[in-house]
Amino acid sequence: MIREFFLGFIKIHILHYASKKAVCGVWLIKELKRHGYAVGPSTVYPTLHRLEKVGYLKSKKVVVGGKRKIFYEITARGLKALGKSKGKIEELVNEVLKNKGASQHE
Amino acid sequence: MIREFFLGFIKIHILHYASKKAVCGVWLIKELKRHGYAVGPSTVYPTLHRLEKVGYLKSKKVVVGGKRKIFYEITARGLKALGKSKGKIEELVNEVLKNKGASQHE
DNA sequence: TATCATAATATCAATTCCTGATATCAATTT
DNA sequence: AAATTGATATCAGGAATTGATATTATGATA
Repeated sequence: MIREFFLGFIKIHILHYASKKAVCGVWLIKELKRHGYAVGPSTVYPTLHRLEKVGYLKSKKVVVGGKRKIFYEITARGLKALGKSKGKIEELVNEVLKNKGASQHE
Repeated sequence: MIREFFLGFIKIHILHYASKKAVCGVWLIKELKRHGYAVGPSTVYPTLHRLEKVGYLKSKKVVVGGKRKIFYEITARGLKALGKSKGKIEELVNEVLKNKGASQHE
C-alpha cells in the first residue's frame, strides 16, 4: 500500500530528470534506485510510453556504445505538468511537514 | 494522467489529517477540495476502507447531529508509514524543488 | 409507529494501472 | 551467421480508480 503513495513521486521524478537532460529507461531505473525507489523495467517502460502518449515526453532513438537506447526529453506540455506538480509538492510540504497550511481543523 | 501524480499525495494527506484528529469521509472531501484535490465519495470511502484494512487507520462509529459518521484515527503502523512518507517528501523536495539531491547527472 | 427527508456511507462496473516473469530486439563480437 | 549482451517490449493476473447509483441510519413529522 505504501508503494502507492510513491508511484506519483516516481512519475514526477521522471519528468524532472527529463527536464534536465535526455534520459533513457535503464538510467532511470538506476537513478530512481539511488533515490530509494525500487523500479523495474516493467514499471519504467510502460510509464515512459504513457508519458509520451499523453504528450509529456518525446523520444528519440539513439545508438550508444553499441546498444540502441531510447532517450526521452520533456515537452512544453510536460513542463506545464511538472510546474503544476511542483506547486502541489509545496502545498504538501507546507501542510504535512511544516504544518503551515491554513488548517482550520475546527 | 496528472491526476495519477497526486493520488499518493491525497493518501498522505489523509494519513496526516488522521494523525491530528479523528476524521470522517465528508470532512476529508471538503478539506481535500480546499487543498485543490477533487475527491468524491467513491474515491474517499474505498480509500479509507483500504487504509483501515492495511492497519494504518482505525475507525469508530459515532452519531453526531442526528447522522451516523465513521471517524478514523491513525494507528502506530500508520504513523510509521506517514513518517516514511515524510522522508520521501523531503527527498522529492530536495531533488525536484531545491535540486540538492546529490545528482550526478553524468 | 410508519413514513419521510436528509446526510453519510457503500457498492457497482468499466476502465485503467502495476509488475514479476518472460520475450524480443539490435548492435557488436567471434 | 551464430552467439552475446544490454536495452526495451509485452503478457497476464491482480488490483485501483471513479462516475453513477444504491443503501443506510437518524431524527422529524404525522
